[in-house]
Amino acid sequence: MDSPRYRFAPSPTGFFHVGGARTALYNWALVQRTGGTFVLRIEDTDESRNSPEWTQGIIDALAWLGIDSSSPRFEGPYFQSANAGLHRDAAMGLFEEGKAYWCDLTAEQVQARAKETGGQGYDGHSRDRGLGPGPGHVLRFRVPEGMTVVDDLVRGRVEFQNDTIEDFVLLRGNGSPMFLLANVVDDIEMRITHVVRAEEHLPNTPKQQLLWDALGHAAPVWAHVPVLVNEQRKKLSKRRDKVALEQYRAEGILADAMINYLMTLGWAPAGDTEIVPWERIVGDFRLEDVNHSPAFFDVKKLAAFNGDHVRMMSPEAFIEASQPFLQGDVPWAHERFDAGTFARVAPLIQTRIGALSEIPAMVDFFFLADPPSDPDAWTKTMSSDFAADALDAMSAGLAACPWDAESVKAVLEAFTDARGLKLGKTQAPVRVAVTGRTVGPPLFESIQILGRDESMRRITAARARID
RNA sequence: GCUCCCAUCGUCUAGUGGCCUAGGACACCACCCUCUCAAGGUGGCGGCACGGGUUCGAAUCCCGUUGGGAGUGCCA
Repeated sequence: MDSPRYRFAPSPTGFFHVGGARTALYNWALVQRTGGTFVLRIEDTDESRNSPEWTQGIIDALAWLGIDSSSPRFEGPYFQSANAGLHRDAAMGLFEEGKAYWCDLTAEQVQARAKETGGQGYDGHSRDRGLGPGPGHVLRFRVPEGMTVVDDLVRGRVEFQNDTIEDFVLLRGNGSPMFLLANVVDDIEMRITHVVRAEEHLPNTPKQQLLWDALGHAAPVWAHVPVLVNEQRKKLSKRRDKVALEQYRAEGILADAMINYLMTLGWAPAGDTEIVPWERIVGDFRLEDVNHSPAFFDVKKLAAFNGDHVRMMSPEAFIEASQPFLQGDVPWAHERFDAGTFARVAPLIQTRIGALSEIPAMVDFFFLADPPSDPDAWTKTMSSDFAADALDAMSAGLAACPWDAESVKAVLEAFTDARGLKLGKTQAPVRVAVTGRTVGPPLFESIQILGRDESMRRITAARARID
């Protein structure tokens, strides 16, 4: 028995859709499990959607998801447009066998006829007119009588009465092949055994199966997985919804988190936790277990998954993953950045991060010449009756204490106790003086890392502003 | 309109006739921990769309209703 051949056949539309990502992942998981092959085919039949950089974008996105185009399990990319000759040959073969026929009606005429008769779609007008090819003539498939049964791995048995399927177009008036034809011919040509794709293709499937039959081949195993929807329960759309994989990547969503989350949409790993490594997914994933109903793509839950994966990283891995967010568009002057400082802070912020893009705002005060200014934070913390005294106490204490977080803390504690206050209160003005913000990494560790001179300078400067 | 698909907490799901007083996760709330914010811990809120069958027994099987969704192109 030959090893299974799965395929992923996106049309290049400029960015990579999260729904496509999930479909690709499903295919990839199956390929890994069964020792099969992942075939990438770019469906560029429509000439308007054809651009080399988009193809590269797809390959990059797949690579990010762990679908490595240099893997021996990976085949492609193939381009549908390159097979146009094959598609036409297949169509002509069908015509010669009487399984397809030419029709001279334009799309408008088809519509007009349907309206007239109260019917819908194409009515088979040219079925027996014996037309030959000609300018503007389209080749239509002669849908046979009877019933078409689609055996679907996730849906089960789905029946279609053939008389509800119109004689669809194979070749356009200009001779170019239509998607349905191209798709089937390519799948046959590439010896595809499993077609795993989104549910929106299910209504097309009987037509494709009919084509497989007519072309003399046994249909592949079908599997239609539910679509991803937005909060309104509508199919995710690039117009309204945030669907570009690249965008999530740019915001600091980890690939592992995205992969893990996407896999739990329509499916769940066994056990009490959904946070699982890819190896577990490969071992457990089965199409038969995939849910039948659409799943809401919940960005909040994605963020939660991301937080979990961020926390699972080793400190080294976290520092490594942070790099892109410390270099590009950052609030500080690049030459002020210090990798050693960041390495010391990293563990302190790792539990405080949702997406990696939140990192700069959490560490900026280390690399800015002066702490960021936030009027609200300032008035809120500096207007208390103990703020000035707290800063004075810190100035005095920090000048002489041993330089470690515990000692720094002891200085503030001494002041706090003497005033009968709480550390939670008194730390606020100090925090704003040093970091510019009311929230952030642990204060005393931050002061230790910032250094005695700079910390005291900031505290003194803040104290001066109060009067 | 027509064809097809679907229906368990707000959301993602577990559940394949008795183990279900329906389990977990996200979100939300409370408490604990605590130098802020997180993280972590503990607890709470909350669901089998409805109506009929079948069965000793239905979230699980069947039928209907209702409600969602997808498709309906000389797009892919």
